[in-house]
Amino acid sequence: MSNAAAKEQPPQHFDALRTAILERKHELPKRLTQVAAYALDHPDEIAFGTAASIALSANVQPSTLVRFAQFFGFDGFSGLQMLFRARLRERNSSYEDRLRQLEQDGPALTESSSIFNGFISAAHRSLDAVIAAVEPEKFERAVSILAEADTIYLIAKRRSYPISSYMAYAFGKLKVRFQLVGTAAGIDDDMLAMATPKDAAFAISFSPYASESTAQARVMAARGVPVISLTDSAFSPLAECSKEWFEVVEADHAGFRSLSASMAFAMALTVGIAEARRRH
Amino acid sequence: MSNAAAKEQPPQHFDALRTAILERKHELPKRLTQVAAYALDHPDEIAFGTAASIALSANVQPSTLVRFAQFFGFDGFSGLQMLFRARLRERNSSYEDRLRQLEQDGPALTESSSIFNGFISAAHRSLDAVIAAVEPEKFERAVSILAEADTIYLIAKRRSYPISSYMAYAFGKLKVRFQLVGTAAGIDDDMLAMATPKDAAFAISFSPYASESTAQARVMAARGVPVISLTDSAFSPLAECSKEWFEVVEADHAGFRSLSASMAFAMALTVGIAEARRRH
DNA sequence: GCAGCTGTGGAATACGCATTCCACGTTGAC
DNA sequence: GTCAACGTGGAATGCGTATTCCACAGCTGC
Repeated sequence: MSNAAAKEQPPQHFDALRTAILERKHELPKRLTQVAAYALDHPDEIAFGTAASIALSANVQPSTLVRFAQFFGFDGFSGLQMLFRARLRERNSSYEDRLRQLEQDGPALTESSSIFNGFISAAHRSLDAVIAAVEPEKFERAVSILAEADTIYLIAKRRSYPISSYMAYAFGKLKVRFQLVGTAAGIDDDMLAMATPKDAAFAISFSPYASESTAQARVMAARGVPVISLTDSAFSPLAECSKEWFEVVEADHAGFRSLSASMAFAMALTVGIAEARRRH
Repeated sequence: MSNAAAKEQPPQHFDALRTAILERKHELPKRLTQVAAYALDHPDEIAFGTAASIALSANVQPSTLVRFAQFFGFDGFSGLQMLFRARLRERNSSYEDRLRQLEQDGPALTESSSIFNGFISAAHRSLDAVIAAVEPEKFERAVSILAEADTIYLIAKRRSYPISSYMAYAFGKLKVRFQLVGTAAGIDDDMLAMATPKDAAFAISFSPYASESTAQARVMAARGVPVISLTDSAFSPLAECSKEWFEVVEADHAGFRSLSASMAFAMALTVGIAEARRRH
């Protein structure tokens, strides 16, 4: 056996195991590869779960887990699991250290690191702001309006476009009928002309507002199509023509905004809609 | 029994249990006091050990541990142990408090609201995971590779596409030359054929990996174009052909993932690159 | 000083667990 | 086309586990 040597010397530390898995991943048969990927992606599950529960999540047999562990020189699954547990104990302390370090020597860090930390913390703040700003009842109403729609028209340009494109991707997976407005040039108006009051529109626009998006939302509203919108100010022109609108203010770092909170909001709306449809 | 009420409502969270133990420690009989002290002093042992091993360390009988758990309303020792385990998992999240509150309110809220809260908290968790996973040095190296590039080729499909499209928007504003691969069908290969080792590529792909993205990244690497990538597993085919690669595991809510953490990472990278260029 | 009650230790038990084993598929070589 | 070797799924097994139960000890109130 090629792993006879390994059998006598299983990895003693999580990092060693991780390295071994990555090094030998190409020699692994199909199911063991599956386990390897699951193990590295969900280490916490391995640490706490039982062989049976882990096997279920990873879509393999418990015996496969044992074989996997044996492949890397352990007696059985339990031996491998100990490494995952040890890691969790260590990580807690080291993670705390890191946070403390970040707070202390923030100014001393390299510029890239401080930009990185800045965006992460801006994202945290944005999420906090969103959860405070969005009223559950309003959200509920928006979900039901969109869930009852025949087709959902997604209106977004420029900075908002990534959000609508992700919603489009998710709607596709969830089998919710939609139209992404603004993909091919010129035919937007024709597309919108097909919308009826049985449909609905979801418009996204942040300051400075793209005039096209605003205009399109107005047209829809005028024709009786219910419009839900996501924007960053109560003064947004979108607010006027919307049945429900949400204000999401992304915190910025050095003047640049990411879309972390908007993305989370959009995903919640998307899944909420799909879920509401499934129930009816 | 004085703890009849507690029997119906065991603490749902570690902190609640801790409080309960401290509050009621004077009502506890001798051996249970001993267990209480041990539990608060060695929480990790409780999380990882077995009833037998813990009983040995704490100099009590296993049955005493069960009685202790039952005193606080749990069915048995296992129920109490779960709190200690959950604590270890959450420990690296500074948002413990908020999450707990969300979980408590959870059942009372409408489904839409709980979906909403779920995505926001998943986003928080993702951000925490990102900041723990990304090494500053690695990030720094990636920034300088991309900052030195003549043109940055952005490779992303499907779920990753919104990220690259936002980077494209930001690069445009920041006057960084880039090429978004995959917009118009068919000409991708011609576009990539123009890349030289003086350029660089940034590839994004999450499981299940789009074969096109992987293939394109491989082609670039083979031609000497440095590739930086963002993916969700060390097993990603992107990892092999990249000069630097980053693992961002988005936490999921009910099986759906948003892109909050990836977005924050992408923005940090984007601004980091622009900033590095400005300095030189 | 006796009765009743709570607290305690330790054996008995039933369950769930990791592990083993074997039969079936699948693949690749000759 | 046949055979061997390997990978795989799933049932069988035996062990370790949490839990229950019961007998006894130590109080407390009367």
